[in-house]
This record gives sequence, structure tokens and C-alpha cells, in this order.
Amino acid sequence: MIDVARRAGVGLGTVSRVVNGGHGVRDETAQRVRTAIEQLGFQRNEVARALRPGKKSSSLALVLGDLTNPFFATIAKASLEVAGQSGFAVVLGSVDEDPEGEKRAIQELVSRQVAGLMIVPDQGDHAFLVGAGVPVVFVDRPATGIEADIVMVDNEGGGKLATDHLLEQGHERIAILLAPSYYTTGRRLRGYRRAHRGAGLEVDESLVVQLPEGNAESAEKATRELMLRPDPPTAIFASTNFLTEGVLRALGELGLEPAVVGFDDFRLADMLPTPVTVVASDIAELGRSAARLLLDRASGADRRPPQRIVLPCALIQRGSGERPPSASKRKPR
Amino acid sequence: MIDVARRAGVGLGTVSRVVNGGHGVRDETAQRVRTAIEQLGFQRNEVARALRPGKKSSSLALVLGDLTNPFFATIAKASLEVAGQSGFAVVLGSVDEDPEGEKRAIQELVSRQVAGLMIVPDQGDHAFLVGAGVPVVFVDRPATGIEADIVMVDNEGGGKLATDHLLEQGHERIAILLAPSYYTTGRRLRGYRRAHRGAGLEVDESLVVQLPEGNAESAEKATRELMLRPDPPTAIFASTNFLTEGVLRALGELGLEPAVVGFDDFRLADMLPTPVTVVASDIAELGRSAARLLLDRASGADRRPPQRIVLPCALIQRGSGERPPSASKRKPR
DNA sequence: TTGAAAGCGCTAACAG
DNA sequence: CTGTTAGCGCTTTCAA
Repeated sequence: MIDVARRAGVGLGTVSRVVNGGHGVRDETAQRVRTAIEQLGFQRNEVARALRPGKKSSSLALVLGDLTNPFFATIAKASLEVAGQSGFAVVLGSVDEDPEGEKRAIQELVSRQVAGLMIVPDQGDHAFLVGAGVPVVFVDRPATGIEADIVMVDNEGGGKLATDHLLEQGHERIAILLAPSYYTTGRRLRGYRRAHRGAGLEVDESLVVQLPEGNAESAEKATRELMLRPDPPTAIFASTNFLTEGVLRALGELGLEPAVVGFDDFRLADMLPTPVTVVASDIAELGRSAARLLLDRASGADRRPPQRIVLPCALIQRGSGERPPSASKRKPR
Repeated sequence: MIDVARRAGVGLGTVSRVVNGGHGVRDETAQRVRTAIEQLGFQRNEVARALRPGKKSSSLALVLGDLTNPFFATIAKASLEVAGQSGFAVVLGSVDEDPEGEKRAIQELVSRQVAGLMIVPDQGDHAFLVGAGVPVVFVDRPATGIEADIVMVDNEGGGKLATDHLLEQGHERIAILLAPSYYTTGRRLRGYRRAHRGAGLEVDESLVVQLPEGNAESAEKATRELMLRPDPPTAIFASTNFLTEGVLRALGELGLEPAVVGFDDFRLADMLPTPVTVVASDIAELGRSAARLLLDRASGADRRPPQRIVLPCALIQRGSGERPPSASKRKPR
């Protein structure tokens, strides 16, 4: 930058002013500076820029679990787009491990002076973020120990939607598969219960299956056990995209066809032997909202108390969720 | 940091030394410093650290297209893991647009003083990176205008593998669907041609389909047209995961069952009505290798001339690729 | 409108 | 071994 100043025969401050919008600089001078910048191929050093006290870097951090899960990937992509439009980069935090790992990753990112954090929180207390002086937006699920913005989907409503739909088909024995202790899981279960209550039905607690892990394998195993019971359910509500996959895999092997509704849409859901009915929401919007909110917080444009944005869910009927209770017998062939 | 120094009653330099491994500091002093750090909750400011001349930040940049494509997501995740293990963060570049957008994104990242760049390049010249003074590793496809490390899969070999397999089933009219002008696309086509040559067969150029876009819709449309010709192929080689999806969608609607082999494995490929045979490679390893290589370049540990890492492809037989030519008639029901 | 100068938090070179 | 000091590239007063 100092080179540019010399080249243009102006002071350092002037160059800085031009680079930052050029207010309070005579047009002619500004032009001269711009020419010098051009000639020298100068590019502002964002790092030095962010060194200024108070000033944060023009990057947001995104901390999430498994990018390989289309759900997270969609959030990442969407937030990336919004951030990019405002000239912000997104730094990714790798967190596939323990909650300790998440904390470490977050602190790493904070030490990089990011302008804000978007976090899809795992369990664990996030109180350590309180004094960090960085705006935080939680995505998909709230965190404990800290008041902050949160963008999520209507999990309870979605759970009710799915369950109501199955109840309407006449199902009375509806199993629900739950990934371990996610916040979302609890809300979806609550919707499930509420639907039953609304229909005047008692929930058979043996049909509420808490899985040890949130992956497809775990769901597959549980489904197999579930369907081989003496009194199997006639319908299954899989509360997560990966769980849905496991359920379908088990059913395929077993040759059984209870009704199935999944939570969260997924690629190829409509191309499986029986197209899969799901409760879906606009995941990309989740990411977009989070990024927008965070950007506004970071710039100081938004000083409202912590917001809570809840996106609606919708039922997408494709076939698997419309099977009547009688279909859950052994498959023809 | 200055607070820490005061608190511990030592000089600034000493604190710095402790923070950076503590070589050349008496144990007792170091301990005192560590205590102070603990008490003050001090965290090194990575930004200031990276300001040092020559020193780069402890972040790598990853520039790729659509994170929503599991292929890219897998690369991102894998490189994130490797980088994270070395204490590096990964900054993501959003590039879903024109090659101009890619250039802009890359320069943005360079201005953030990243220690290295991993780029899944789109078309367009990358010569502008030559003088950037940042190590670059290209992923999945090489770029023009610059000599740099490249990590990719054996596209030609994979293309040959897929085609050979279909030829072995007795197919003689094998269509190949190609996404527009990707480098990879050309290599896969080359493998396709080589396989034909090896079998002493002439390629019917009307079966080499260049799609206008690389998405599923485009492939779906093309497949429909292809299969409704008077002389349809008895097998289709879809050179990309999204293309494979489009092909299957079209075939499902048409009720036709030519043999199908896809390039790149994808989730649920084994659960579709006819499980899909694919040529697959270890995508995660692609990301891991890229990150490792870049890290070594960035640290100066690796001074070899530009490397070229090629990962092998393997055929995964699942059914769709093992149909005989005779199966391509209209489906029973 | 512009130039000069004071740092931002840290590392590295140099004395002590 | 340890304290001091000079910047890194930029923004931002403060004068001129």
C-alpha cells in the first residue's frame, strides 16, 4: 500500500481512503491512486485490516458436524452464498468429534477474529461463548448456557404433521425412531405425542425407539428388531434423513411394507422402489437466514434482542406414507 | 498478551515464546506464564500473528463449486479433517457462478493471506495465480496457465473400466452422456473410446451425447430422446453422479431397462429399484491427499516439482450394469 | 482535502 | 534465559 502511495505521489492515508470508498478525496487524486493500484496489482491485505482494534475480519465462521450429510451441506452452501454477496468469506470448523472438539474448534475460530459465528451446536454447554465479544447465531437447534439468535425449523409441528398423516391413514401402531439426544429429536417426539393425544390415542412406549447412534446402520438394526416383534407397528416415523435410509434398507431386506414417513427430504427419495413421503422444510433458507442475521449483527445494524426464527415444515406425499395399515403384512413376493 | 506478561511479571517476548512451544524458557517461568494465561483466559490473536512478513495465516482455502454435490462435500469434509489435525482452518470459497466469479473468490482468499489454496477449478485460465506466492493444489482436474500440484482420479481408466464392463456383457451400442467441457469428461470419453478400440468396435458418434448442462434434468431429457430413437443404445454410461440420476429417472418413466453404469458412487445407489453399477474412487482420499500435499508445501517441507497424484477407480457391480443387451426391450409391465 | 504519525497484537532480532 | 524494541500493513485521529 505504501508502494501505491509513493507511485501515486500521495500519502498513505489517502490511499486507504480511496480503497475504502474514497470519501473525502478529490476525484482527480482518487483517480491517480486507482491507477497506481491498477498498475501495481495491489490488493488490500485483509489480515492487517482486521488487526485494528474492534475491527473484525470479513469472515464468518460456520461450525457444523458432518458436511457429508446433505442437510449440513445445504446449510453451508446457502450461508456461503449470502456471506459471499456481502464480501464475507466463510471459515469452516471441523467438528465430527466430541463436544470438547467443538469447543476447541470454536475457540480456534474466535482467535481468528471472525466477525461472527454460525453454529450447529452439538450437546455441551456453550456458555464459554458469552464473553467472546462475537455475535453468534445457532442453526437448527439452540444451545444451552447462552442467549443468542437461533434459526430452526418447526420440529414439533413437523413431528405432528407426520404423525397426523399416518393416523389419518388409520394407523394406530406408529413407531418413531429417534437419534440420540438431539434437541430436534425431542421436539419431533413431542409433535408425535401431541398428534396421538389429538387423536385420543395412547402412545405405546415400546414404539418410541431411542437409537444409540444417529446413523443409518443403527436405524436399520432397530427397524429389523422392531418389525420382527410379535406386535410390529404398521407405520414408522423416521425422525432424520439418515434414519429414514436405514429404515428403508431394513424393510427392503425383510420384504415388509409398513407405512414410512421421514423427516427431512433427501435426494432420490422419489426414485426408491416406493417413493418416500417426508416432512420437509427449506433447509437452504435455514442457512440463508442464519447468514443474513449474523451479518446484520456483525455490522451492528441489528440490535434487537436475540431472535428466534422458525421455518415451517410441509408434508410431501410420495407413496410410502400413504400405505394403509393392512399393507404392513408380508410383501407378495 | 501484554496483560499476560504483566500478570506473570515477565517480558512480552517470553510470553510469546511460551505460547509458541516454550523453547528456551526456564520451566518455572513458563509455568508462571501459563498460569497467567489461564487466569486471564488469554487466546492468541491469530490475525496479528499472521501479519508478520512472510508468515501466512494458519488457514487453507478451498474453492469449489456446489457443496450440495456429495462429491464436493466429501472433498470438503476430508480436507477439513486433515487441515484441522494440523491446526489449520479451512476458508471456503463460494463459486457457483462464472469463471470470473471463481477468480474473484480466489483473489479474495489470497488477500486473506491463506497459507495455501485447494482449488477444484472451473474452466478459465488460472495464470493469475502464478505470482501470488501461495502454494496451490488443484483437485479433481488440472487448470490451465499454471504448473501446480494436482490430485485427481484416473478418469480415463475409469471410463475404460465402465465401458469394458458393458462390452463384456455383449453390448455394442453403448451411449455415453457427458457434462459440458469438464476436463474429467474428456478423459472419461477417452477411456470409452479406448475400450471400443480395444474391442475392435467403432464408436457410433451419435451415441456420444454432449449435454448442455451438467445436471440431472439435462441428462433426463437427453436419455429420453436417446431411448426414443429408432436405434436406441442397449447400454448407457453416465459420466457423472448427477447424470446417472437423470438417466435413471428417464428410464423409470419410459419403463425401459438398458444397462447403466455411472461414474462416481452415490448414496442410495444400492437401494434403487435396480441397484446401480458404478465406477467409483475414494473421493475422501482426494480431499485428504490434497490437504496433506498443500500443508507440506505451505510449511516448506515439500519442495519437489509439482506432483501429480492419480487415484484408481474400481467397478462396483450392483445390477444395472450387468443387464444383457436383450434386457433393453420394453419392460414387462 | 491531504499528509504524518500513532498504534492494533504479535514475532523475531538483539542485547543484557 | 529473558527483557526490549522494531516493525508487519493497515486504519484513523490530528494537524496542516
